Amino acid sequence: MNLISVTDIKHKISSVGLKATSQRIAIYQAVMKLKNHPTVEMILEEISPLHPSISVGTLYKNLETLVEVSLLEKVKSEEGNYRFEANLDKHNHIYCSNTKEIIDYQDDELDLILFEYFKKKKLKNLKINDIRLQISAERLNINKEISIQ
Amino acid sequence: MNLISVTDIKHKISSVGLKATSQRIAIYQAVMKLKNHPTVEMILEEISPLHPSISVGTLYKNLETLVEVSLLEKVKSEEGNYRFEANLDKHNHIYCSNTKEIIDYQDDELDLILFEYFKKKKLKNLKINDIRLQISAERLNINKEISIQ
DNA sequence: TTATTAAATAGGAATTATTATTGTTTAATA
DNA sequence: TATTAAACAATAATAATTCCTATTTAATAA
Repeated sequence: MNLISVTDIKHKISSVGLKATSQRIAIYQAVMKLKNHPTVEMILEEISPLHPSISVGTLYKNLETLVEVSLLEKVKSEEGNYRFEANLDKHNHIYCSNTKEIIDYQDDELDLILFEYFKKKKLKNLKINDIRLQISAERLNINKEISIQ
Repeated sequence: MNLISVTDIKHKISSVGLKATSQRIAIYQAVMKLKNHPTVEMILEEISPLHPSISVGTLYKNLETLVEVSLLEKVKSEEGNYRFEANLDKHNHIYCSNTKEIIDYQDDELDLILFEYFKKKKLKNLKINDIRLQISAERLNINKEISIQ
């Protein structure tokens, strides 16, 4: 996900009817900037140098609010805590079992295959909103980039 | 997932080098029986009538142990707590946003499509172990069965 | 069947993660 | 500039999980 400017963030926040406070901007920036779908603790660490008085309660509340208005999303994980992301583009997640990372994987061709596959399916009592992959994997070398081409 | 007998459960547990204690059997049975990928609290409620003295700490420890020896699996969720399942067959999860259910969806044809798709991909620095769908959906009627045909 | 022993367990303290509460502060608007 | 509903701080309360230590027990050998 590409980082966006403070002005754009302000606009995103205002346009959903929220006040574009400095904390909300900082939270959104932190989630964008942190690479590994951060936990609350990670976000707090990232923010507290510039906002040392930020309250944990307010951080939780702001994260919840930003998720409710669909500016952020919660990421599914088996860890037993919350994780967040700012990338709202459709993408899949690679869960690295050895490094505990959650890595984005975007693949338009695959998205199309899945879309066409489920278009032919008869759904009973169910409305599908989104289909993504959960890819379980191991990172082979901690220092090298991962790719799927 | 089909329920299996106490004898079979004992055998599963013993064969991975663990003692097949009555608690471990009860835990495994509870996870099999409970339909919605239960939390620790749900498992505790299911077990405590027959094992009223079971300690929460031991329950957590046993669940962790059973996951480590791959008799149970943790289920990915955005809820911020652990969820478990006993179904080790390859399957996908439907996450119902309105009812908060996590429903199994098995589709061999789709598994094959995905397998073939990723066989052609060049992986760099990554070993894929498993690929599943994360289907976000809404249950349309709370009283009717869900199906994808 | 008995003795042994490492593993399992209870019980609850400790820690971590999250939510609730209440008074204070502030961004946006008129 | 004044107003006000929303945002915030601070922390208590609650919920979820892990840690610790003494006790119990399943499995095994004899």
